[in-house]
Amino acid sequence: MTGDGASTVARARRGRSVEGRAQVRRDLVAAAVRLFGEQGYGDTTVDGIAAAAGVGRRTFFRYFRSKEDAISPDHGSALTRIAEVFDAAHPTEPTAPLVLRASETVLDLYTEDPALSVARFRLTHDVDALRDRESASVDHYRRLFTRQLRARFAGGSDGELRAAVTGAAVVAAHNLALRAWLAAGAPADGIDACRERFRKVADMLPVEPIRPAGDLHALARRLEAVAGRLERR
Amino acid sequence: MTGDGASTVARARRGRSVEGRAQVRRDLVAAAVRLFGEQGYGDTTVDGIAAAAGVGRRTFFRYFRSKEDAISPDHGSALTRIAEVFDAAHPTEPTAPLVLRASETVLDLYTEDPALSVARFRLTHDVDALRDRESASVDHYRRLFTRQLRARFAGGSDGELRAAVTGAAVVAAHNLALRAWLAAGAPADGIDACRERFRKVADMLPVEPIRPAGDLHALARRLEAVAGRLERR
DNA sequence: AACCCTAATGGCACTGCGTGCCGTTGAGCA
DNA sequence: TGCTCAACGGCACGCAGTGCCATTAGGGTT
Repeated sequence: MTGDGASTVARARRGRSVEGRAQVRRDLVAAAVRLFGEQGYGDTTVDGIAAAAGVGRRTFFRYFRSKEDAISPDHGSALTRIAEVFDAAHPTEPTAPLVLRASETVLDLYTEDPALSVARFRLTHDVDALRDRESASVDHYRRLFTRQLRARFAGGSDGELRAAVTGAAVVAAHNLALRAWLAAGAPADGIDACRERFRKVADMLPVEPIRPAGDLHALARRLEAVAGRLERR
Repeated sequence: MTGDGASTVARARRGRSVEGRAQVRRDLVAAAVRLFGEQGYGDTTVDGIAAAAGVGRRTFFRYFRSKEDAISPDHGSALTRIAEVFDAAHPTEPTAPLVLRASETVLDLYTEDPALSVARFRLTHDVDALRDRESASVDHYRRLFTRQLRARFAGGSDGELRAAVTGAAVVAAHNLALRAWLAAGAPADGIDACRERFRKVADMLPVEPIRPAGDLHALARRLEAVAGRLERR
């Protein structure tokens, strides 16, 4: 009595149906989110998720590589899309708007299903294993951004360092905005605010072509001193 | 015939011996590093590690929470020490040298046993599971730094954002220096170079107390414009 | 010296994740 | 109607991690 009705449904969508696969996937995600919320992550088994979705345990692992994957966004395809954004850009295009476009690709991933994103956010906030997994995913984004920036900063002084710092900073800032939006329940009228913050971060990127000095803060301090002398006149 | 001689040794160091515990721990780490290198991470079992160390499987899990932990540095105590550095600092102490001191605490963790650190670095570079775990650990540092910076930036404009960006940037920069040192085989004469890079990053931190504007890049651009006008006179 | 107390250990059994294998089933096609 | 192939379910296996408990050895006590 694991789910006669459900398994009948499952049987009805056999074959090479793309919609069938997508539907099974959605069912599994829905079941996972519901059970994680009801019984906690640790006390929910893959067997339980599969049964709740009216699917065999083995089938679960044909859709998700692990139990944690069942509630993770599809970072894999997001990374691919971001890489395409970078690769499609003209080498001379300014970095700031390019980074902005790449970032909004990530935002799209979450706006597709805000309610699901919020549920995931709550879970990744509470469960250690999921938080660590999220950290790993974020780091993949950081590496991708850093790699792209490194190519663009190459040749300038401290190119490696600037790429590492800028990539990490951009990803961290975007996560801050994204998490604030999700913590607020992902309101529809908050998307623009989130996008606005993204833009703000992009605006903070050092303008290129890179100035000879390279050290922006040193430049700022030098100019600040000049301004101070000016004011005192 | 799992290890008669070794188990005799193990038996000889029973009781409440602190040195005994430390020795068992070192043996387990050594066995893990060796086996991971010889047979790969995936093909090495906890049973194998325990047997190689002349210890029961159950004992392994009394020293390490998981298989991955066997080759992870003790990030837990490092985080504690860093938090102590921050907490012990006077509130008015400039942030840059404080961050530098906190960073060097991390460096100490790796300089204690350079050879082991290099072996770990190679493994975390190759094995996906270990790399993800490393990402999670690094993120713990990032969160700690960000939390401390947030307290110091509180009140200023965009304090949250500046803390998030600065924390992520500092950690990323330090990791870049640290990984470069480890990739070179952790030469003794490279420690100072690594420490020098740490200092360079600390110097790049915005000076405090925080200026009213808060947005450093905007400030830099504004001052740059002023400087441009000055030059044209 | 006999004794107890406690820390450390090792074995055992159990749950659950993840995987390989294989027989079955149903949709699409000739 | 029969063939093909993708998806599915079940089964068994290895292994990680945990709870439980008996055993052992060292330190302190009387």
